[in-house]
This record gives sequence, C-alpha cells and structure tokens, in this order.
Amino acid sequence: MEKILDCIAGQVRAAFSACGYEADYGKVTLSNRPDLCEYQCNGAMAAAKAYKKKPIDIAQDVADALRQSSADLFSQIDAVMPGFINLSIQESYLAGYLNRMASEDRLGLEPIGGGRTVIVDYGGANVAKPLHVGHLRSAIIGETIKRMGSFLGYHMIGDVHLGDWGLQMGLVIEELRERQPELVYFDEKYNGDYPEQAPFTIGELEEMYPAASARSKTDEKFKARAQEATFRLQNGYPPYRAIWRHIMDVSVADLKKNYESLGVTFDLWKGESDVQDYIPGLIEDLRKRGLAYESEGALVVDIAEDGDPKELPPCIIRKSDGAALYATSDLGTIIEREKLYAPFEYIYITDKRQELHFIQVFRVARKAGYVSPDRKMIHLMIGTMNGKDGRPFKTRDGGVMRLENLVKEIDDAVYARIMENRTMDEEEARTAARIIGLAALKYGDLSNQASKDYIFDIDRFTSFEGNTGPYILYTIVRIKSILARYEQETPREERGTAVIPEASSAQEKALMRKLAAYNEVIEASFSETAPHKLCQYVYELSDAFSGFYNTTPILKEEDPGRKAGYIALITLVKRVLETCIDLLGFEAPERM
RNA sequence: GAGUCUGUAGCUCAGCUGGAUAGAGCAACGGCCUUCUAAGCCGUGGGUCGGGGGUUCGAAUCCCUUCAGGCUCGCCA
Repeated sequence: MEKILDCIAGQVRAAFSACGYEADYGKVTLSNRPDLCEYQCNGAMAAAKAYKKKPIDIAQDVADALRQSSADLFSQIDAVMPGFINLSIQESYLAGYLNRMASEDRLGLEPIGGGRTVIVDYGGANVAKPLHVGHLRSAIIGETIKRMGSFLGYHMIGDVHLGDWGLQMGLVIEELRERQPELVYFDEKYNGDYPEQAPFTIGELEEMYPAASARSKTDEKFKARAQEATFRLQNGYPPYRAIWRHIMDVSVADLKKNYESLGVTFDLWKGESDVQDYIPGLIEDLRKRGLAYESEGALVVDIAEDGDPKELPPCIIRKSDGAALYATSDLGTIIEREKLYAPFEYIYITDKRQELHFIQVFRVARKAGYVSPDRKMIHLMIGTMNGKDGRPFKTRDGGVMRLENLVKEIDDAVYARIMENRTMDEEEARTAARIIGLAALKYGDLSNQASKDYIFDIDRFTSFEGNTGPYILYTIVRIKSILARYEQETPREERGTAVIPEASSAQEKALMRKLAAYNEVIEASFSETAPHKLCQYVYELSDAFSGFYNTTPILKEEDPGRKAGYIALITLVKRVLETCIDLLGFEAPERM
C-alpha cells in the first residue's frame, strides 16, 4: 500500500508540475505546526530561488491547482507567508485509507525486501565470559533489526558469531593448567581419549577468564604461555582442542539460556573457529595478489584511500608470530558468508570502539573483491553504556552486572509493583511480571539512539510511568479489555459492520492519522537501522489512543453503528501496536 | 599530537538530508476516578539548543573556530 505521505505528495507534485515547476518541489512532511495544519509542503520557498519568483506566489499557484485537482483528498489547502502550503486531510479519505489497511495482512506494508538476503551479526558474545549488561544492547537491537527486515520481506540471517578462537582461549587453557595441572590434557605423553565431561562448571569457567586476564597483565610469562597455547590450539593440538570443546559446550548452553530469556534468537551459532579453514587460502590469496605484504614482521594490507583525513593504519592479517587474529577471522567469515549466502547486505552490530576494525575489514573485503561494490556493508555502532555517574556501568559493589541478575532484579521490581496496585493471583502476577519486565528493559534500551552513549539506570527501567514499555503494554491491555467486554455484551447480530468511520473528534482524527503513518515508520526504522524511531511511533500512537480513550466513552456509545466503528478503529490500533512491539521483541499480557 | 563522536529544560532523551512559536518523559505544582484498568488524562512553570563567528529570506540542523568530555590510533577481541 502506498504510504500516506506519498499519496499526498503525489498530488502536490502533480500540482507543481501543472503550474510549470519541477515536481520534486512537491515534497510533503508532517506538519511541525499542528495548530495550523496536518501536513505541509515547503517546496515553494525552495522553488522561489530557482524560478526567481516570490515564494508566496508559487505557493498560491500550487494551492489553486490543488483545489482544482484534489478536493477529495484535502480538507484544507492554504498558502501562507512566507510560502508554506498548509494541508489537512479529508476525513473520508483517511477513513478509507485505514479501512484498506485493516483489510491487509501486513496492514499495508509493502514487502520491499523482495527476498534479498541480509546477514545480521549481533552476538558480541565471547565464550567463557558471562553475558553482562554490555551485551544487552547489540542483542536486542540486532533482534529488532532482524525482525523488521523479515517483516519487510528480506531474508534475514542472524548470526551470533561467537568469539571462540582468540587469545582468550589460550588464557583459559593456561588458567586451567594452573588450577588442575594433573589433568590429562596437560600430560604430553598421554595419547588416549579425552573425557566427555568438562572439568569445570559454567560458574568456574566464568571465574577463570577474568582471573587469567588479570594474571596476564602482570605476569609476562603467563601471557606468553597463553599466546603459545592459543597458537597450538589454532594449529589443531588435540588436547587443547578437547579443552576447547568443553569450553564451547558449557558456554554455549549457558549463552542460549540467557539469550532465550531475553527473547533473542539466532539462526546461526557460528563463531570464529568455524572459518579457520578459510584462513590459509585467504592469506595466500592476498599475498599472491600483492595486496598483503610484510611489515615489521606482520603481514598487512593497506587500506588507505584518497580523501581520508588521516592515513589509516594498515589491516594486520597475520601477526609476526604467525597467528591469525580478529581481522583475519572476520575476513574469513565474509568469505564463507559469500560462498554460502551471497548476502545483499551485511549489518554488524558491535560496540563503537570497533569502528576502525570494521573500516579495515570492509575495505580489505572490497579491495580484494570478496564483496562486490553493489553490496552494502553497515557497521551499526553501539554507544557505551554508562552508569548514572557517566562512567562505565558497574553494580553497586563495583562489579560487572550480569545480564541474568539484571533481568531478575527487574522481574522482582515489576512483581512488587503489580501486587501493590492490582489484585491478581501469584502465578498470574509472576507471568505478567516477566512479560512486563522484559518490555520495560527492551523498550528502555531501544528507545535510545543506538550509536549514542547512554546512561543505564536501573531505576528508570523499573519505573513505569510515561514513555516506557509498560505504558505501551498498558495501552494494549486497555484495548483488549474493551474488546472483550464488547464481545461479551453485544450479541453478534447487533454488532454492525466493522468499518472505521470518518473521525468525529480531534482526538479521533489524530489517532487515525497516527495509524496511517505505520508503514512509513517501519520502513524508515529499518532502512536507517533506527529502532528508536519505531519506539517513538509506538509511544505516539499509544498517546493518541489515550487521548481518544479519555474523551470517547466507547462502550457507552448509543448508536450501534458508531460503536461498531469505534471498535473497528481500536481493533486496528491494537493490531498495529501488537505488530510493532513484536518487531521490538516483546509482547503484551492479557491483564496488568 | 592526529582522527572521530558527543554537548538541547534540574534529570533522561527526541528533533539534526535547513523552514513557522525547539518537543517528550521524569521530577515540581494544580486539576480529573458512583462512568470502558488513574501504570491513565488535562493543565502550569522550566531551555541565550556548550561559546563565538559565517553561509542563507530563514540555522538546534550546514561551514569555520573555540571550550568540555568520551572513544580510537598495526601485531587483544
């Protein structure tokens, strides 16, 4: 279905054309002066320069033409100083638009993706390290991007892309040697089978990595051993491969559990280790073609381009000790993805501190021709998560906040909140608390712009007033409640036809115009990888509904036809809201 | 030092491909529950859009400069 702004702009463009001006001046936006009009076109002022005429004269010409051509679309067409064209939409047209919307499966959203493949890389998780609040954002933003893309008809493939192959693995191996040197993995002479059972639990594993990391910073010998172990692991040394397998098994099971509790899913659970077979060929290829060369003992690829403000450092693809590293793995991953999926677009969602890394990787991939120029490669950078003091987020006692603790803390706060305000049995309250808590958490995060640093404030997530996830859910629950009562009170034969009528109040029309913006918002939110725009829309729609709700006693309406019309309208509001929050990755309870 | 991002109301944030009087939420204050869930609605107060220049009929938005802060700057991921 054509977007409502495009419908309007189509008429305005035609009017510009008819008056002898370039049609492109007929761009229409939502009004920023709702007291004056609903939509506006500023093109007359831009055109004034090109045609050397007074803006108001052009606006006047176009307005006259519009009055001739589009009286059925507009209820207001004004040319005002200095050259604005103010427009309002005809109630009948708006109602017709919404009725068409309501009759479509995707509520009038065009499947613009056309089945094209998009890879979304939004894991950021490292094995052997617990998920903490820092992993929250890329996971839930990635999930939303993936859902929006799928809904728009793209073939979205989400890959967790585990960090399972770097120095951290060597660190854990050496830490294990420190703690349990008697294990067979460390017996050079041992050549039997290795145990099925991991020699550590997830709890122990999570404690080992930070310990090893700290030790490597003060103990040079330990660090060297870890590098050596990493190198041997990467070269297939069987006992280290066996330990690695244990780390993976224990860690991935835990990661899946945690992501699941956030409603975050991945199509692929690949990792850096999966692409190691591509690396020798990759390095050979780059070297043979003269793209990679030795520099200070390492193998590097220049990535500088004309127009760079400063010469960018080359991309290192092999360290001087012969080991591969981050960039190499990511390039290997690209080669594999090209081979298996030939994606139309790549979206990487990571901390913004990795900006340079992705610039390097993208440029090498382009320069070597692994990814053709017509494919898009996007690095969606996630801002740093800070505490209330503006410094990197820590728990009250100064530690790293684990994701599962955070989720639990929010659940408990929501549960307490429900019990103080509502009568609900324990089980229902617990279920509702999980649903509402997740919405609070996700909405709180998604409503901030992804790339900006943001203040992570637990009090904010457990406060449910105003622009929050629970407010959105509350709106949906109120609609559900009305609809349920309507069905209960009104015999089927008295329900009338479910057609959305022309608006009869300002609140109703505002709600209807907000509904009509739906397809526009979803397309923009996806193409700009900006979930916060969808959040903002969902809030505005909820707000518009609340305004309508407070001025219009729906179930008390005496005219059954009008009542049925209200029901049709709020049913559409509910569908739109539910669709949107599903894209955002949460859902509404039945009651709250 | 170089590059880059950020700076908007007391707090948290929108708005930034230039348009009319800069918007929300929280917090503060004042109204609205015998009526569809008050986790709501309505209203009031609160901002020289970090500072200074410039371009433009018009700048929070574009350019320059300056201040403050974050991040990055070849062998971690």
